Amino acid sequence: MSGLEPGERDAATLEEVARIAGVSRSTVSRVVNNSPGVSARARAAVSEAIAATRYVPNPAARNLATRRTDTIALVVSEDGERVFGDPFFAGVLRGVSATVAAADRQMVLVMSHGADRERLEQYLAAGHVDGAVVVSLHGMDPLPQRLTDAGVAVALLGRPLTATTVPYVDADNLGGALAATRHLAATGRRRIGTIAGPQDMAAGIDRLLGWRRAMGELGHRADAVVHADFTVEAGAAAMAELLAAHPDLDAVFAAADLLAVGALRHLRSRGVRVPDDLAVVGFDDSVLATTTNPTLTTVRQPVEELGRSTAWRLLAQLAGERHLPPSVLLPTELVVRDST
Amino acid sequence: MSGLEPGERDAATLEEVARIAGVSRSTVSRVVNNSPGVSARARAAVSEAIAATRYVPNPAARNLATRRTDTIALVVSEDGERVFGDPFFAGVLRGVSATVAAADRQMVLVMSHGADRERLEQYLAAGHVDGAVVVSLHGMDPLPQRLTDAGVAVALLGRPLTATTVPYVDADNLGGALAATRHLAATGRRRIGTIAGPQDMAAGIDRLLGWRRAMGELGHRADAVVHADFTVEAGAAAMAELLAAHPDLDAVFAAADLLAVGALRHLRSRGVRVPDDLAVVGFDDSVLATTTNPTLTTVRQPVEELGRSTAWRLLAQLAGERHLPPSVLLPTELVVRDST
DNA sequence: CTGAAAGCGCTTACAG
DNA sequence: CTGAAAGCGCTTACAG
Repeated sequence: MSGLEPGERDAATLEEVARIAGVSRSTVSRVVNNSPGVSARARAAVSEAIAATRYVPNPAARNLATRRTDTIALVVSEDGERVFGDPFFAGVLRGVSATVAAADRQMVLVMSHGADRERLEQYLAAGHVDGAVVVSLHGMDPLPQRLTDAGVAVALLGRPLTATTVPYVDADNLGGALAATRHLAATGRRRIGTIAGPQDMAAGIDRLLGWRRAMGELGHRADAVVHADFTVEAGAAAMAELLAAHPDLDAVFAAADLLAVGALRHLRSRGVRVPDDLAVVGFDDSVLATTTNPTLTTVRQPVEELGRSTAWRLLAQLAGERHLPPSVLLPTELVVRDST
Repeated sequence: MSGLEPGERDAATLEEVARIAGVSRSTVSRVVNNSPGVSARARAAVSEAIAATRYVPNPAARNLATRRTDTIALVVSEDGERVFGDPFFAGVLRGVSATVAAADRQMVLVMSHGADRERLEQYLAAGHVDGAVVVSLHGMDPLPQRLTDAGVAVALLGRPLTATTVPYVDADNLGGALAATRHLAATGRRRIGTIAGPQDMAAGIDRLLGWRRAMGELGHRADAVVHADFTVEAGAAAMAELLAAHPDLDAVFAAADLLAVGALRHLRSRGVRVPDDLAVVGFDDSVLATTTNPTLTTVRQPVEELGRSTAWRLLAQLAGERHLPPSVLLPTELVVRDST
């Protein structure tokens, strides 16, 4: 208790700095904002006064005058539970926060779990942030359009399912799935199933499409499909189901490493040898892929780079950059390990 | 592109609402803030105008006038990497965000990873938030005091290592460790070691103290100690080290479930049977505890409740509540499963 | 290069 | 119960 009431600050204002430096508020403001056209003499006096008073600009006042907040939201359309369990989000977070920090802006992470959705929208639309990177959109979520309408710049990480002009950055999910499935065929597998991800997200849809397309090219029947959420448990259950329906399977493409881990767990419990009896490919190349036994052949997606690119796209847009591409697709790459 | 420049909003202001409702700005403000003393007639007219214009108050203007932001920061003194890998943070996050939301405030999550420390402090001190819940403080971190000095209300989740008047909420780590060690002795273990956590955090220190005290009570030598960071890998390495130095060990108290999981992994690789040859107790009762084989005897700490209590403490303080306790200790509880 | 002044959109005594 | 007015702390044409 330093004698301040809650919420009270004894912070210096521009006014005081100006008085101490013996200049006008205008001049102090120019120095603070690195505006040109200030004499070295004035600049020095102001700098000294700023240091002496430990002056920090009041963001509310600045925001009110400029209509800018210099903060960017990372909006995750999941609840904390899932966010904190999935290495994918850790990578995205790293990428976005590094880029935002490098641009000298602040990043705030907000999650929208159903009930708070209303509050979240209000918060963003009210003008707390200049822009938002929105990740993990499900289905026909109207959030991006709503934010855009409210004047908040938006860039999506992951292709949206709605037809929209909101820009997005995504990994080449289809190409990755295609490569994974071709690899299985190339290594002699004849009966290839898939554990597909949720079909309310582009990542789930596109990876299934890639598998389907490869199966078509190969002239194989694409009938061994089971859907699952992106969790280990769902992966194990899906593997069980797949095996029951198609006992002749000799390979599985799982649409996420988490799913592959679940599949491996089930296969071990059933005594199915990997890769001898059945080959498994994952998707993500998360840390999980190298800690499983056997290590996991998987499709690497550049998670951190996805975060960086999306944040960069957003910042460029805020900077008024013209002729930006409406969307960007980052390459994926097959990483062969011991499970195939 | 709806015709708005980046950052531009076509949002209605109080002024416009007032004009449409045929009242003064004062009256609109009173309705928006649920102030008493507004006629039903005026209130209705204003409500209608608000709906028609989709009016949302400008937070910067409101903040400037009131000196309140209605937002609370959850500050995690770790980098994203670790935050997203540890179930502890997921629970804390749930607790804090639920409590903050219930109080009709917004929560922002900010992480401080070394380099950005400066920016973080500026951000918080500049007045973006009314208060901060700070978790996972290491060593003699001056952050809490700095924030307090800057007029930001602070409540710590976890006892700080510095002598400070900043309030905190913690779990009874010492009591939990005591109970765990006594339990091992009560089930006939004679040679009990410990994998201690980092000694720059109260959680690490207090759990080691609890083990030591129990060993003293039992008249056992407290010499089988190895320190480790709160990760699975460190736990495995520590178990190896412990076993090499003390081959006669028949029990281990690990200061975190993550450490216990690592220990179990190493023991299995060495062919040591749990609990037959060696008993293991963890700490946390995270989801991990029930998924290991054997399931883990552990000390439950009320993670989500820690988050709720700390946030509640902070909000109470902001509300000007008097005579609040400087610190709160929540009980821990031994949960016996198959590893002992 | 510098300063006086208007303005950003609210809240809140104060007077009625 | 209601409104006119001052004030929160900045920025930014504008005039000099």
